[in-house]
Amino acid sequence: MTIDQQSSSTPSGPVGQGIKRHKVFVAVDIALFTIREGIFQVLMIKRGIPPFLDFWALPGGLIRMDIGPRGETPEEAALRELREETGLAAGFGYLEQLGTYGDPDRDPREERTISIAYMGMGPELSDPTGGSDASLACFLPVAEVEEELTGQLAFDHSLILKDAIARARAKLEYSTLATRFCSPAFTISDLRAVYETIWGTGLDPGNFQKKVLAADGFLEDTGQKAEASSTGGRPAKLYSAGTASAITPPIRRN
Amino acid sequence: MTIDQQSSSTPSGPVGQGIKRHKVFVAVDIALFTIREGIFQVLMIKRGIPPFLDFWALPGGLIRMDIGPRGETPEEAALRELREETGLAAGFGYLEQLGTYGDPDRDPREERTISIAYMGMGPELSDPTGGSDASLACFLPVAEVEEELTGQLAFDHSLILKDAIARARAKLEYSTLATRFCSPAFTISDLRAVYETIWGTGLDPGNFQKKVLAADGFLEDTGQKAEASSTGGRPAKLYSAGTASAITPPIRRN
DNA sequence: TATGATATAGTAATTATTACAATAACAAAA
DNA sequence: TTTTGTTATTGTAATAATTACTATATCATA
Repeated sequence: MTIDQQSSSTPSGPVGQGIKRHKVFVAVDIALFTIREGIFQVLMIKRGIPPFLDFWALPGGLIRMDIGPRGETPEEAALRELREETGLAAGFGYLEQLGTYGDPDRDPREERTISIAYMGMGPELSDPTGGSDASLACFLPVAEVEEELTGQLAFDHSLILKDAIARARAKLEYSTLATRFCSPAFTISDLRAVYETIWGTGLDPGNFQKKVLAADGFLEDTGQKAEASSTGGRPAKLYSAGTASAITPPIRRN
Repeated sequence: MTIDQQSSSTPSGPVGQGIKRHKVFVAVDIALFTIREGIFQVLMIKRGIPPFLDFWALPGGLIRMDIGPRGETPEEAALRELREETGLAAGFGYLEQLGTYGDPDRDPREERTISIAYMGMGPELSDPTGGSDASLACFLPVAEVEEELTGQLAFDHSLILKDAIARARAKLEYSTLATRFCSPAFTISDLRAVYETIWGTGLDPGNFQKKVLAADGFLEDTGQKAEASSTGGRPAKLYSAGTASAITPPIRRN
């Protein structure tokens, strides 16, 4: 039997065959990516409470059951935790479920906790502020976290972040998500810079231009032009994100 | 804010800011696919207990906390439930996490339950047997479940199954998982039949042959030949699954 | 007006894909 | 034994996609 990654719900109830089944805590964690100063960055917090006090961690927290008649959804919890721990408002970009991490030993505390992880993307956002269980919240370069903090993050967040980075890089190939890193109006060079920054590779400007323009529904011409940069050069046309979510053929990594 | 699908874990503990956080039940559900009699089929059970008594459902159940020092992992729970409810032994093929379904209203009972869903694939397996909470377990044609049982499944299993089918079809394109539906030694025609059955399309035999042989690590030549069929025709060479998990370039759907 | 810079369009060589034809290797019927 | 039917496998030419460049456009600034 090959198992890839880690687990859906046909509960038979708390009692089945006379076996007592226990509940567990359910948390959400979010790997929120952005590009700041031309660098691929991820939102991290410094934990203000034990366990892992003063460790870097992904923002997140437990799902609340006292909101609404039956508690909040995991997505609602993810957005709420982002707001509480980092001061980021909703409407920042994009969020998708990455997977659930359920190793019994992922949390050192007595009570078992599983975590539903999310991967998010947004344009350059306002500076986050610490709060609630986080003493500090800020964007850190992904490369820095990968290199200097490998295995140094709280819980299994090194694993979650590794998966989130892989997902983000892979999704750029066949989805239009790269536009989520851009402002409402952007140039094709801006978009190319997103790919180059996140993939860490160079792309041919001419070929990139033709590919994204050929992908139906990827870009919408605004009819406007970017103001010419002080460094010279022909001003680029401004585009906005189209309605398509997938692009065929994909933009391939080398 | 765009949210795609539904949430990972930095719990701040049961008590944070004076807010009481509750636990929930965590279940696993498995969509296990196979090909039987040339038809794409999925393992289903008929529920033997309420809620949704006598409804068709995906096999699954609650994660147990009384196995091992800290309870079982979600993957272990998925394999155990398959065994308990359908009599299928481990080692049948492949299992990967699909996603977690956490809508507060997905289970009508008082206590809230989230479900970690798995997608599995296996070769033609021994007939499943009902057991534990399932009065009946059997493989049903995917097309039949999609057409006749849409929205008729227990819990949110119609949604989970829809996602699982989409995942299985998509994975054939860029992974070597199609070999999981085959016996240890198989012909290229056998493999092509897997693609044609699951995608519901016809593929050119010659071009398919060249593509899979060009994909490094997809197929391993056994040096043997299949016995000639009674219908005549040149006997095909027998291959076994290679070590690669991804194939480039992908086998594309039309 | 000349120069440098970036955007955008074009083009030829290469590579991949497709549609289809040709050949190979067998069983079974004639 | 030869012919016919069937499936496997290889080959091939037309088409399409990709790549690596080259050329031109349009701006700022010297």
